[in-house]
Amino acid sequence: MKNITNARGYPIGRMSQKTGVNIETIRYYERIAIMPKPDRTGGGNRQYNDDQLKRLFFIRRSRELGFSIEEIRALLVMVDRNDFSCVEVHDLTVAHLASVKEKIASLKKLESALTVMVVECNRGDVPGCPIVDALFEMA
Amino acid sequence: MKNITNARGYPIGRMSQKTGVNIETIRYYERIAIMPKPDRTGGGNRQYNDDQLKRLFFIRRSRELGFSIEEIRALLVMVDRNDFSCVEVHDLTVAHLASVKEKIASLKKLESALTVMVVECNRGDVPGCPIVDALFEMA
DNA sequence: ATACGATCTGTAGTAGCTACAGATGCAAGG
DNA sequence: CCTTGCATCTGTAGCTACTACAGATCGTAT
Repeated sequence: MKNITNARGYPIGRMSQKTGVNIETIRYYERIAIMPKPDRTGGGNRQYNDDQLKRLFFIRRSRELGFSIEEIRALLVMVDRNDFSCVEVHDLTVAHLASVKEKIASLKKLESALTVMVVECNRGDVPGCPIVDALFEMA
Repeated sequence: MKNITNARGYPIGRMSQKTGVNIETIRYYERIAIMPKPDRTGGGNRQYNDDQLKRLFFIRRSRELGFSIEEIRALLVMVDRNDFSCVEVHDLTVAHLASVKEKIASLKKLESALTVMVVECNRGDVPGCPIVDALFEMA
């Protein structure tokens, strides 16, 4: 006697709804092997189980946090070994955090440079365009 | 009597040195038509002039400021019309600035989420890994 | 039985380069 | 004049992380 409800697992569209990950992206994740090849129905449609659903949530959450696919792959390898060490995970996350901080820092530089340019230009009473002038600077 | 110094223009490697733009990238810019097709030597090597050098500086500076290629293309169209209006340039820059601000905001969210995770994990005296737990959250 | 939506595979496109391979060009030294 | 060796040439493929088809098949409700 099978549990009718989920005996056949989730089709890909259901996975997509539940996790918010695009169907094409789920298949992409399978192709690059961060999602396993799921079971198939007789006709060839994918049938996912709860472990796979959990894994897909993990991937989505990690992507939301800005981890690259390769970082996620590394995280999943750790998680897949049941004895993964928290230290490895911690280090990877710290490294990622550092790169996020770097990105913020460089965007802030852009922000101030652009702000200066916009303000200069806004004055309007100058001949030529200060923004264009700034862009032509060969510094 | 020609001016020997620059009579033949700059070869691509010289352009690269002067601007800091990779040779392959310069050729790429030509392919996507934000740089014009330069003159060629008898043998077929590119020979750039000072206008083109100036243009390449403009592109590099714009890229440094985070403008996309399409934005730069638009900027160049404006600049190429000698009567470009400062308003258009201003608007494009303001829009770009807004998108930079958005990126900063979303990176800051990542930063705080990641910081929380790292701090939690650093405590070390918890069973399992708080980071992994956080990543498995299906929120 | 049929209709209709879900899913299938495979390929190509996106941004903005970068990295070759394999063939030439060019300039200086002998 | 010839060689050596770096610079440059074209054309194509790769990178990240998806997304968007086309054209075919599956699955299920009526």
